[in-house]
Amino acid sequence: MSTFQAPTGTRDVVAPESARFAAVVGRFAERARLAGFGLVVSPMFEDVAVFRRTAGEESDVVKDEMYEFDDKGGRRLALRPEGTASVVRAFVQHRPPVPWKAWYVTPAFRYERPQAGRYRQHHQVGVELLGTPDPAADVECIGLLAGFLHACGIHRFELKVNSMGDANCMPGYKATLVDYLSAHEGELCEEHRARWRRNPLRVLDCKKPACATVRERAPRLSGALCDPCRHHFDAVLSGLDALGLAWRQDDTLVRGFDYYTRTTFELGSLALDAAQNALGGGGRYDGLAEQLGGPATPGVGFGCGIERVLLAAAAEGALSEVTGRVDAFVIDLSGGAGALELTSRLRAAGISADRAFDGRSLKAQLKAADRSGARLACIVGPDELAAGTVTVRVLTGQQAGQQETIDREALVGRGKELLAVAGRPAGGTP
RNA sequence: GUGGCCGUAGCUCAGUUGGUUAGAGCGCCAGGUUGUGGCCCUGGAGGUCGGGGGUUCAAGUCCCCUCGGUCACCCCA
Repeated sequence: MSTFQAPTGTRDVVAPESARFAAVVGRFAERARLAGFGLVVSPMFEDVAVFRRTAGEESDVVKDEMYEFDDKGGRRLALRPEGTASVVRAFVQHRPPVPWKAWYVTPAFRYERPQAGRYRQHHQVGVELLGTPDPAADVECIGLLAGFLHACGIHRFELKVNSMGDANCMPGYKATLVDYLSAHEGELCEEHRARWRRNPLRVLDCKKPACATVRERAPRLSGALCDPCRHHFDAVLSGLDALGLAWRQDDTLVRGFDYYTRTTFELGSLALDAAQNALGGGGRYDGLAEQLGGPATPGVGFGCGIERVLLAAAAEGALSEVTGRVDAFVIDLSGGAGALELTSRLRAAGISADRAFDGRSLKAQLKAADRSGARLACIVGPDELAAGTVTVRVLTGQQAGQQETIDREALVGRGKELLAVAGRPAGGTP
């Protein structure tokens, strides 16, 4: 047990897992770029009001999960618990032309008890699309999320969608729901008997048997949508159909933040046994920019948890080919000059290469080469140094153990040939 | 915030009703092979037994507290 450890609920992501972590981010970045989203990097902490105003005072995240602190200037700040609020704040501050399409990768902080797939610092990738109420924007976001998961080798997931209505129809539904709940107050679970007045929608989400029974007979959100919301939702659903994405409407999908209007969605893994199986989720937040002091601007987006994606990928046996191994390992018995030259030469040609340090024995260096997972060992001893050659030894696959001594100038060309035989092109897997 | 289980080497773990210098496997280092990895053999390094307090002639072992891990509730990514 070391003296210092990562704080409770946090962890170090190190190789080889970090190679998969990087691959997940890379694949998301690629999908986002292909869809015309630009990267936004915003601070990891904000005036605490940014989160209070948007997530809602009553949300669990704001109530008791935020990392809040005062800086030396007396400002009340909070580490971001999620990505959307900061990005929308950035939008309001800079007022870029709309539609504004931004993607991000960021840590997110919530003070919770850690458990499988849940950390106090986790990481999310996500997008926000601001400036259009078009249901096609909702579909684009959902499609991007699903496509990204497929790109990570994750196929066993379920897409849940719902519509929360808007400022026109939601208040009416809430009133109906409140009437209904007040008539059945005694049947609610202990927690919601005390809390339902402050956040009636939450009852729909409660998993306790008592609330479930009440919920069964509660007035349906889907039946209360106004015509524009109904049409918007229908357009989203038919867009998903057009993309070939299977979906399931879930009236209880209310989600944890207060800012959602109309569309909400969540993608849950079917391969994870753990209780934490939500991979990503989001929705539309047409009033959010205005709440942050900007012009009324519709928007839609999602966040997706990288740790959860890694868990789901592992459960489906995906991303196992991403190892971070190098292509070649240079072994030097000539005093160091050979390794210096050859690693540079290989790397410049796009062949990843590692080497040993400390002038160890040939046996030790070959062992290190073996452990590195490199397919090729490039050996430079006194003989090769004098002759201007290099001995290339194949370490893996059917040709393991074969070696040839070639001219040093031919190393890059021959190396690429040998690597291609293994079906592993130089440079490794992104 | 609530509850269950668990903390012994880098990792996975053993350690008897409390009893001498705390062990194994894997991993690591070196040698067996003065230029050849994986398999094998030999040797070596590596431990405040999570931390603190208590009981006892004696604590890895029993008690209390604490920290950490893990799983679940809650909530979410």
